[in-house]
Amino acid sequence: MNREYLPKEKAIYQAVLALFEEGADINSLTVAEITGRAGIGKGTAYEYFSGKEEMIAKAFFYNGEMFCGQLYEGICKKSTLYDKIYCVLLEMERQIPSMDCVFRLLHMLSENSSVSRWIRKLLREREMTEEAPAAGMIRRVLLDELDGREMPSEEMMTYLVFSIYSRIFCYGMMLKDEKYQNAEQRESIRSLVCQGVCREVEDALTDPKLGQNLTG
Amino acid sequence: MNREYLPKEKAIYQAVLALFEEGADINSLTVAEITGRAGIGKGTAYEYFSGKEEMIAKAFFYNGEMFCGQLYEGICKKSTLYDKIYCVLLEMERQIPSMDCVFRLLHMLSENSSVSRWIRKLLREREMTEEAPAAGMIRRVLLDELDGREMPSEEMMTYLVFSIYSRIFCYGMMLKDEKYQNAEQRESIRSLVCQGVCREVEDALTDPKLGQNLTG
Amino acid sequence: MNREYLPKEKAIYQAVLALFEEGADINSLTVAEITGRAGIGKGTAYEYFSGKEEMIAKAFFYNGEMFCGQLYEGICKKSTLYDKIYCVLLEMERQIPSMDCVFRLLHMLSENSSVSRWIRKLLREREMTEEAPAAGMIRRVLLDELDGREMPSEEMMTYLVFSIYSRIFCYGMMLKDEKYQNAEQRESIRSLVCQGVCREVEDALTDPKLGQNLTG
Amino acid sequence: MNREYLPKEKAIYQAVLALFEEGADINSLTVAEITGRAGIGKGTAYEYFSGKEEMIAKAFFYNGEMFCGQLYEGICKKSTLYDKIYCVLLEMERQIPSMDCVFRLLHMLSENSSVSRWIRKLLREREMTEEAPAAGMIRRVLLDELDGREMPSEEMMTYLVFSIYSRIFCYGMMLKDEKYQNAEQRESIRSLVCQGVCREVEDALTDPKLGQNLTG
DNA sequence: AATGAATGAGGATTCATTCAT
DNA sequence: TATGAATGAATCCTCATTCAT
Repeated sequence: MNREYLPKEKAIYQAVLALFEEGADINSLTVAEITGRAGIGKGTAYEYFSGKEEMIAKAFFYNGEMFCGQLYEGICKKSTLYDKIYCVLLEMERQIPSMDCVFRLLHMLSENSSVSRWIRKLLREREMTEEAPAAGMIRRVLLDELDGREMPSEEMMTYLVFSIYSRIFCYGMMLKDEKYQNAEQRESIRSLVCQGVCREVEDALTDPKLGQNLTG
Repeated sequence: MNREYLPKEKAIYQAVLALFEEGADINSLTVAEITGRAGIGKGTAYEYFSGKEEMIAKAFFYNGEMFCGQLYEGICKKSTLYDKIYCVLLEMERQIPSMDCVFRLLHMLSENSSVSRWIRKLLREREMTEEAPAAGMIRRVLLDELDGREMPSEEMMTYLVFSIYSRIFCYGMMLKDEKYQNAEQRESIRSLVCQGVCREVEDALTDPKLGQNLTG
Repeated sequence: MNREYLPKEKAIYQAVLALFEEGADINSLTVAEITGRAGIGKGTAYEYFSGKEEMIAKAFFYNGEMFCGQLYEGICKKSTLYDKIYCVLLEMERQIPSMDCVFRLLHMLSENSSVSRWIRKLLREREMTEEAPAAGMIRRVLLDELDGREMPSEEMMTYLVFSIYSRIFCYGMMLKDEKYQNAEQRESIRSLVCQGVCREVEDALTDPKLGQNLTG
Repeated sequence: MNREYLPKEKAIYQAVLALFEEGADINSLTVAEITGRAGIGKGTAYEYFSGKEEMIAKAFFYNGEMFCGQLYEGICKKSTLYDKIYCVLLEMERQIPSMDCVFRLLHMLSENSSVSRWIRKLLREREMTEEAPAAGMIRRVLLDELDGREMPSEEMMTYLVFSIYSRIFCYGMMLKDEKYQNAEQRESIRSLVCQGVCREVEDALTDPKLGQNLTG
């Protein structure tokens, strides 16, 4: 599934990601820094990429694909919704450096820089025009949960995806907060997140009328 | 409460925000563009700011303060948790341009650019070192809900704040998604979000033991 | 003899000289620094001077006039050539900060900056188009020494002025050298300079043929 | 002995010196002018120098080294003190454009600009912390003259070096004066300078007690 | 294919000078 | 007369990109 990457191409990706993880500001990254770190000549990079933006955009995209791939593998091994979500949160915790890159990728999606435009172009090319990157994965997990029950309304599905997505997203943000570096605290919150997701999904799938006439 | 802003200072803020709302990339904004839009001389800007970074950082901070101030006013007028959350979501929808700026401000908090460093400095100066900007507001709303009931555990409080924060945050993200531009769909999801928040909070406050021994 | 200076004009001169004595680089002096130090408004300076260059040029010129005036007063009180030269060297030592300004003034004469052009203009205006500033003073001292004896050739006079000038000049340079801060050493060299000047002058005035046919 | 210079490095030096000799003010030289004259791109200069100051400082230093090298070669070929000094003065006259640069270099030593700081740094790096640049050369010439005679006191040596230095220096200043452009006049003064130096040195070396008890 | 020296467009910043008060 | 806020021309320097080797 993962295409093969040319060695120099991969070296560029890893250089960009390494520099980012070391605290470099993406917008101040220079081609000289990137190629220097990658151990290749400046001119060489232009044999593989059209410009700096493409290097950076593809590097973050590369990381996103790797990360999602690993998440997906983990999810497939679990059977319950609780375990699947738990597995995702745990994987996020195990790969905090990659997570930073993933978050940056998500930020870039809503930016207006030339790197961002490249990111969006890459998404379009690979027909990943989902509501949000990786949201498709959540939708698929939800569909697995139906298990013969009645399909909820489209609004409800959208809401559920958003709800789960947002909880996972914010758990990731929390991982970066220095106030929540305590392992037990994380464990506790991780459980609460999984439990919250399960209850909400279960309620929604059990009673499909839920959410209607709410504002009436 | 809001301090007074010098006219030229304010002109710079509004110019930065206007350019951003028109789709400019923050990292490629030039001082010439900003001052040109603000209708003042390039040199004049340097009488009020130490450099481009300060201009941009303070502009977004200014917008954040304005936006939060309006949200807070709205919240204070409502009595139920549902209405408070609903009010926040509605206000977000009414001020989509401002929302974009607020999101950008949040993104910048986790960046490593010189603008970001300015933002963090401003936060520190005003002692806003909460878990996340505006998260303090959510915590206060939650405390109002206690209404004599037993205070839940600190983990639970943290989780609830995160849970609410993440839903609001993702509702904002959804507002930007072209697939959810339909007013009715938004109305429906807005209700689901409020309902989801209320149920979760009510459960947690009613049964303080919830969330304990979850992993056991 | 010394014309009166307007208070603000003098304040500018003293500010420039003070800044210079504190180590400021003349070419990087700003009008803001000068007027700030002088305690007057930036615009006010332009009521008295046509621009920054004039301020600086006139300030150094002012210092030069003051310094030469004091030297001249001292010389007039002495009767022998030895004492006159000794008096000059001693005065130089007593006014080292002023000396720095005098040297800078001399440097500027051979520069090509706009300040220098102002200095030269001032010299021309006051008809001080001598071989070198203050060289006229030396020539007059020499003429005093003739005392009835035969006037030497013009070449010899020129040479003598230069010879004395150069010794005084270099004594001043030596004063700035950290290796010659020892008072006794200075005393000793001061005497050697005076003695050297006297012997040379005496030889030249006693035997007017000296210096002729030298290269033959 | 002279290290090799990279072609572009040398082009910058020559451009700076040429511009200076054409009357440009050092402090208003722009990088664009320098590189334009050197026939290289603006950015290229920054591959060889850290900034404008380094370019200018090294250019003048380069000229100083070249000039002193030539002087030294000339001196070595002469045997008498008279001829050595005469050779120096003649060389100065033959290379008036270079002389201007040398004088500017000397001026810069007592300035406080960033170019000056570079010059002093270069001197320190090459351990040329003599009393004044090239003064070491004079001291060596003097030692050659001892020729078995008793070494004079340190004060006397210092005085002699200064005395010779100052005469040479002022001869150089005279070369620039429009009043002394007449070849015969110069010839005459040149002889007087050499003769003056020889008599003073001879007196001092012959009678080592000279200069003592002078002020008593 | 790989390189890195050379380039110059572009942008932040400074500061002399003006002028309305 | 005195001021200092406002200005924008001028300049240093960076860095993405090219291209001869």
